[in-house]
Amino acid sequence: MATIYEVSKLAGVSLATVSRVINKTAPVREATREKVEAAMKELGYRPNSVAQSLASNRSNSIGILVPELGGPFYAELLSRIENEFRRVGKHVIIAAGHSDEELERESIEFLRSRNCDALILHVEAVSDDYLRGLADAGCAFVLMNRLVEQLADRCINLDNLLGGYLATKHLLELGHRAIAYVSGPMWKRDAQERYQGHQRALQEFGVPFDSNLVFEGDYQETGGVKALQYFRSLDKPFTALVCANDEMASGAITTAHDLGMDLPSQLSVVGFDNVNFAHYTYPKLTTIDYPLGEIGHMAAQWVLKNVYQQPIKDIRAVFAPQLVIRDSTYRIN
Amino acid sequence: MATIYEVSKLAGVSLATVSRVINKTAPVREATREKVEAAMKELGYRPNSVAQSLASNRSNSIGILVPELGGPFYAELLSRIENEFRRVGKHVIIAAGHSDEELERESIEFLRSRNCDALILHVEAVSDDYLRGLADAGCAFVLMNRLVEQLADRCINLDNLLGGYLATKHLLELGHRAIAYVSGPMWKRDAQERYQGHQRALQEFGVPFDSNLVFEGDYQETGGVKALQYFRSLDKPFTALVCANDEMASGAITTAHDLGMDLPSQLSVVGFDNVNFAHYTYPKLTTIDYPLGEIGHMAAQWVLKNVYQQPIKDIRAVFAPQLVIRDSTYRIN
DNA sequence: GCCTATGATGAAAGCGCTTTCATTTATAGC
DNA sequence: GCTATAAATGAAAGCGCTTTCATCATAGGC
Repeated sequence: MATIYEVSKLAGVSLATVSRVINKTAPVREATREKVEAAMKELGYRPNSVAQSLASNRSNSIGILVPELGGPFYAELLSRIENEFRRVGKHVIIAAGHSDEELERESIEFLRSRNCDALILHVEAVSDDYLRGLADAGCAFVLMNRLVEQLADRCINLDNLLGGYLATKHLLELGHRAIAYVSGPMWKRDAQERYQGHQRALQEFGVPFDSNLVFEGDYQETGGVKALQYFRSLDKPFTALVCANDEMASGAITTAHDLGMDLPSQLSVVGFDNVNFAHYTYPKLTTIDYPLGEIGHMAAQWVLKNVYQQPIKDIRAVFAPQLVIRDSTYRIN
Repeated sequence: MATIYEVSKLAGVSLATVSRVINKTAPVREATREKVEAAMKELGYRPNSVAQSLASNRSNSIGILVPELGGPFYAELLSRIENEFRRVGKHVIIAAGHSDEELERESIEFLRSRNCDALILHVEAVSDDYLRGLADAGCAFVLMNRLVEQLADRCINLDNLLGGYLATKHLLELGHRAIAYVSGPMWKRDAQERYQGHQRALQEFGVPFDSNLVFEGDYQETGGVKALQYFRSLDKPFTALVCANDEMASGAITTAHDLGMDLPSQLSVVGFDNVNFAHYTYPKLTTIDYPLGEIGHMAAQWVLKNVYQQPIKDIRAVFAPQLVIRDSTYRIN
């Protein structure tokens, strides 16, 4: 691989000039630039990005930390972010935190040791204090799906409460009154918020809240399975089920089929997230769309603006989820 | 951030010695090592990976190129590979080629310009010649799901023909004789091979091949939709459908429902790949498992062995797919 | 035509580390 | 106790680039 030195020699100019035509960091006379470009082409020269990083103290890499790589949930997010940065010649380094405090910490350290210019974090287990400490240490990062006091200017959020509200409200409007709820793990903020939204909708419609009709799930398919089994064992009639995510909704639907229930006539189900398999279920799942793509996009914009000083207009901090009506909900009277 | 120089000063040793304790690249006296380690801890020192890369001509990063980031298909693969490398302190840079020749090329160049130590490629559009040229240029890479002559020692493959064979054989054993086939785009090697497997199974069971019962799909959901519509328009009875991937199978199943068919009693469907949503369909999809995780694992091993000189025993070049029987196939008489 | 403001260019000092080579120190053999 | 050998350590030269600072050329203003 040719080096910048060889290019400068062939073009008959100094290193500095070559660097300038590469980076457009200072004006270079037309004729000179052409000579340099010709030399680069002739040698098949490509700048060594590692050397560039060392000299400029910029790695042009952005670290991304998500809970899981494996699931269907984050693929779109990553895809969107990768695209965004790729277009401007930067690349992403991806790590998975598995919702584990130790692992999330370790991953952040790993990403930092890789000299990432910025981090985009979707963390759940790590404490607010830790994040504030990170910010104080001068680490440039933006948070997705989390709101931390004093760090609000670097949080890109979904209005989970609104989402929970919309899900339950939809069922209420279809005439349902006995609505069971499967929450996520309650130590997760989004699980709490979605649950609050559910309660608010009930309250608004004057439906008394029945704590028996709530089950704390695990955001996994099995959570939905167990929830439905539990509710059925209760011997308490219910006509609808809202699940705090699509995985659990899918588990519930499968179980309902296994129990010989007819969907959606005997049970309406609403999910949350609108993951890619939501329309593979039968009946197709009515759910709350989580605009992950847009959130990823906005996180990328944040980095472009705050770290790479690109002229980005406004950063939107809170996104509103939307109800997506498919076939799993049914009007009763 | 402290530098190695400050550590060496605090510990009262030379840079070289500090470097040695960091990299364990030469023996250091116990007492010296402790002094250095204490100094590192005191300063909160972490080596600058960019400087390490520049000096050692190793970036400790591996480039991965897959067709899509967004779909469900590659998530597991990436997850597995990331894990593998993470454990040994290396990281992955991920890019998407979108099955487009230009884009695949460009992505490879991008990854190369990032000084990746090795590339793991899942490419479809780029030519064999291009890949041979890449190898000649000294680029270290391993290919997944592709077999290129003269590059066989760096190919990790799935026996697609066997997979296609198993899918159709399963239906034949259930008594089906009129079996329709939805292929992938025929310019893709794996699509051809799967199709060949289908034909071989028919032949083995003495079932005459009917070219009307073949439809070239696009590996997308809509391919399955169109295929089923086409076959129904044919006015030719068929009791089973094998789809060259799960997306198309899902499309076909949905369409079958829409047409009021009862599954699996009126139509058996087999997919291919066993992607994560395969058991969300209704009925749950019988399919051919593509051991993507293992293939990713093996690709990582290849890199560890051939690029990082780690003592890996044997690299397996060809993986065998397996039939996963669920509920979408039905025995007839 | 002379001076100054500006535009182009070059020289050279790093960026933080690895690695070779030379040197010093410890170990062992007699 | 002295040399031969091996084990530890240090000095210093890069790795390929960016960036400051100084220098030189050009062009206008009077």
